[in-house]
Amino acid sequence: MQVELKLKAALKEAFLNIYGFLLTEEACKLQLTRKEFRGNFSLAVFPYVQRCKENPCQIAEKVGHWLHSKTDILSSYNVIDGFLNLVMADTIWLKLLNQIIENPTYGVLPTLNQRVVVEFSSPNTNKPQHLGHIRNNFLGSSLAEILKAAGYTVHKVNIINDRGIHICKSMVAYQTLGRGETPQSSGIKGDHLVGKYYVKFDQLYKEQLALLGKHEQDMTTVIPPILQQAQDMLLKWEKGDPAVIDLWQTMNGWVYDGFKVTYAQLGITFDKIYYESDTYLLGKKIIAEGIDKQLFYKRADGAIAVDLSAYGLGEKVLLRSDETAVYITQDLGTADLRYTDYYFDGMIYVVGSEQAYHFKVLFAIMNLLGRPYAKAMHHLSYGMIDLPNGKMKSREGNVVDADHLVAEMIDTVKLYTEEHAHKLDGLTPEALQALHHTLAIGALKFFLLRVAPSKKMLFNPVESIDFQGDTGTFIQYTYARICSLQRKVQLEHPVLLDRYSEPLSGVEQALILQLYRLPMQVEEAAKTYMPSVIANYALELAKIYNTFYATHPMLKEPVVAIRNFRLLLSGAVGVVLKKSMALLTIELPTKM
RNA sequence: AGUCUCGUAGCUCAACGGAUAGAGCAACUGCCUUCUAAGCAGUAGGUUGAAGGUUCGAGUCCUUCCGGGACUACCA
Repeated sequence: MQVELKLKAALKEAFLNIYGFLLTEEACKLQLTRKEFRGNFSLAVFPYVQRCKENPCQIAEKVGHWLHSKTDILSSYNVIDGFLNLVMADTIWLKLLNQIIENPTYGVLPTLNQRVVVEFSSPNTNKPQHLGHIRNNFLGSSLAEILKAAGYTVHKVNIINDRGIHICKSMVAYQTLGRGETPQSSGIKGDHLVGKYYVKFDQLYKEQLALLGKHEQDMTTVIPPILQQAQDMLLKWEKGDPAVIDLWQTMNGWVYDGFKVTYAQLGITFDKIYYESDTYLLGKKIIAEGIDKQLFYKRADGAIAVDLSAYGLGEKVLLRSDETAVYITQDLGTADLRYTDYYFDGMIYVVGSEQAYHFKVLFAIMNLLGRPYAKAMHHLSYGMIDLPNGKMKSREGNVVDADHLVAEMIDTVKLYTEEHAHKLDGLTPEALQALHHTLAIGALKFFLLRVAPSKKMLFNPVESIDFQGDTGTFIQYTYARICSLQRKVQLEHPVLLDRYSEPLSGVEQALILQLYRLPMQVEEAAKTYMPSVIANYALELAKIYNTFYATHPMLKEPVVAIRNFRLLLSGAVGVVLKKSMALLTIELPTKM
């Protein structure tokens, strides 16, 4: 950071001296030099043409000359097409590298004393998790780490949608067709077993609909018996019917056992888990409050609704005419509960883009109710993951299952690792297994986090996920190489950077420059809620390092000072790679 | 119909309003008697969906179209 500040100060002085005016902070915009040109930082001088009354090349040349002759910041400069490219002096880079190395918390921004709650995952208990959920889990986990690094106090929370009509659907189908099947009796993982009945419900429902000669759109008069059963069951559930509650607890128990395995496999943890079955009643209280305040009203058909046309959103039903809760009911209650739990300054919901409208409604209602935290709520919307044959639909069984995908990736890694077994001498079977896991999950995480959240993704199961090129594997590999170097040679004497006098190569400068960018990237990622910023940053760092590695011998370098310097630089890259990937919750192996 | 969102190489993605729009995959060429080839170097591949506008400068900002998707439920 200090490099840029110093440079900017010098630039201001240069303009003041040569042209007699002071650049504002706004106007003094430095950019990183594109790699096809020689330089580290560049200044576009076009904006100053009018005030300087000279052409861009003259300005750039004069400013460059001034900086070069009057300060010790530059080693050289060049002017191309009105761009002033500045090559920083090696002493600056060495000083910078030293600061990075000596700061154990490099990349962590000053604390802000602000609490942020990040809600993510939010699974329904009627089906196992699929690739879409994985994206959500990874986005939420990573965002939490990024916000922590940006200085926030972060609380990761999950809300389990453990009640509602969809749960009743699985339950009804199980009652009808289950014949007492259990995870133990069938050998099917609990969440998958329940999901099986969710699919069966949909099949039954469609059969009955067809029998009635109707389409899904027009079921105003007669509804299929199986759906009626589900609706009746929801009512019984809300009334606390013991048999229904019992079945509900049993089946949800199976799902939780399954989720536990999936979360462990993916490395997902939470600070607190909320259950919709606990919070929907709080939601009902808030609805009563809204009625009291005459913000909500009872429609002629008995449903409770709110008019949000002032927010450009239309009417929204908050409670069914049979007084059972709808989806948004619990979100109202959960929001209040969280505020009393955490007194947060920010509340981020990591939820798919298809629910953008839902969150606009939720935030508008909270605003209407005068909640102080209404403005602090934010929906981190991310795009869906589509398959080549269309949208993922659990009901229709058209999904990439999370457990299955992870297992497949581990198998692929295993095959690959066996081909290169010589690299892994001395690893215990347990360590080898852990390595397979680290590589598989790392590839998956990077694959999903590298893309900007707003983009929808297409996943082709046939092509699967790469382990070569711009991947998490590439970064893990880079790190393993660095660790390998460190195993082979210990730096006997600390490298005294302030006495290092060998000229730095362009690649070495580029590496230090990339290391130097970490804090800005953390800030950017936190501001935009985009882990992809960090992913692309780490990728770029690894790329530069691999070029460096191929062209700068270390163990074979005869000049001790140079060798030590390069090893030191390697170590710094390793540390920053590790830190960056930690922000994406990706582990790096020391061997692979 | 309205609202939101996305549109960049064959495919998957990058690009604080800045230079000749960059990577990876796929294709083709080189480089392992080893600091880890899951790598490096290179070739080829583009009217940034279209047209206007703002600007010294637009893939990026504004307007209008075109195309994909999502949402506009007493589903979640």
